[in-house]
Amino acid sequence: METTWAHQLREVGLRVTRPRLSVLDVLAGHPHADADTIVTGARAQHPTLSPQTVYGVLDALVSAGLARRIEPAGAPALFELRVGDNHHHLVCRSCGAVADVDCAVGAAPCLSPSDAAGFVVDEAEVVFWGLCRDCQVSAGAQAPAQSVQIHEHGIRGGARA
Amino acid sequence: METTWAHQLREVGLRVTRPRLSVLDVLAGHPHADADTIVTGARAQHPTLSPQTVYGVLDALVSAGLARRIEPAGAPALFELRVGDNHHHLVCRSCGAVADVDCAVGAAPCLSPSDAAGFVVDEAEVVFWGLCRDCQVSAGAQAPAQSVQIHEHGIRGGARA
DNA sequence: CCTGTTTTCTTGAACGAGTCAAGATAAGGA
DNA sequence: TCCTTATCTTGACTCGTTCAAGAAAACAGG
Repeated sequence: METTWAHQLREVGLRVTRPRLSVLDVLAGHPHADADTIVTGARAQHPTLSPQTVYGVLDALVSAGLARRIEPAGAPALFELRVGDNHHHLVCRSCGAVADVDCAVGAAPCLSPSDAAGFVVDEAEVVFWGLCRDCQVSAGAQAPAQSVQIHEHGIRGGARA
Repeated sequence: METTWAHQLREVGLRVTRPRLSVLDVLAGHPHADADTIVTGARAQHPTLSPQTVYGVLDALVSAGLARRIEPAGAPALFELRVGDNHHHLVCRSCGAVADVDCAVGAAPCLSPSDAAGFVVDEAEVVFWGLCRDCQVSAGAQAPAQSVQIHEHGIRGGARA
């Protein structure tokens, strides 16, 4: 599918280069990859790729609108190719796993604040925090102490249901 | 008001110390302060206070449930004393200003994902992104190019226009 | 197909925010 | 007042990310 990537790059005015194709390829296989995962993955096709180059590529892709950057609190930034459909995310407090959720409300901003305090709002970013299926299992199977800890602090320090 | 702070600290099992009282005091005056602001502010009452101590104090307050940590993408963590009422935030893409929004939906998690993908969700974190009143004014008054840049990319995307 | 211009990549250094660890200090119960 | 333990202090250090300068590669034009 590299032809498609090349097309997409040209459409937004970016040159078609090996690092960019590699990064896009990794991103297609890892829907929510962090920079490090992308570096490692892209090196399969381009062994000399440096982290700085990947950061540059990602910035270019995000600026061009081909990728989106998400930054769950307390974790390194993640990148995804799914853009323009205003979806949201589920994040596991325990392992950091991320899943997409379609926005049930509609186009962005899908929600409106009750009182905008003079702000002009263009996007409502929603992050659902919880435990993924795997971590529910391990929390139940292992020491109860761990599940308590998770509930009390979580990734961000302050899971106040 | 320090009596109240001392009480609250004791109620959650924390010792009453000068650094903690100073930090609480700053937090009361700056509803969304970052660590640096807190260090600077708290030094008015306790000049030798170090950043590490403030981080320690903040961790203790957050763990004890007296404070909450919020981390808007692309900005250092902010701390607030308003806890337990499940409110959300408005963040200005241009200057980073933060305002509180009461949750219109109810107790946490105020929203439910349309498809939880096996996750057990305990909190829906909502961040409304936009422009605060002041930045709307300056964006309108200054070069139109800037307002375009803001709308296209914002704080988080690496404005490369 | 070759050439020139411009983008992009590479390399290496640097930065900010936050964390870790060990010893000194102070809070609060006995 | 004394003792135990929590807390603060000091300093080094990590991680994720950004900055800068020169080398390499893309692609438009001839």
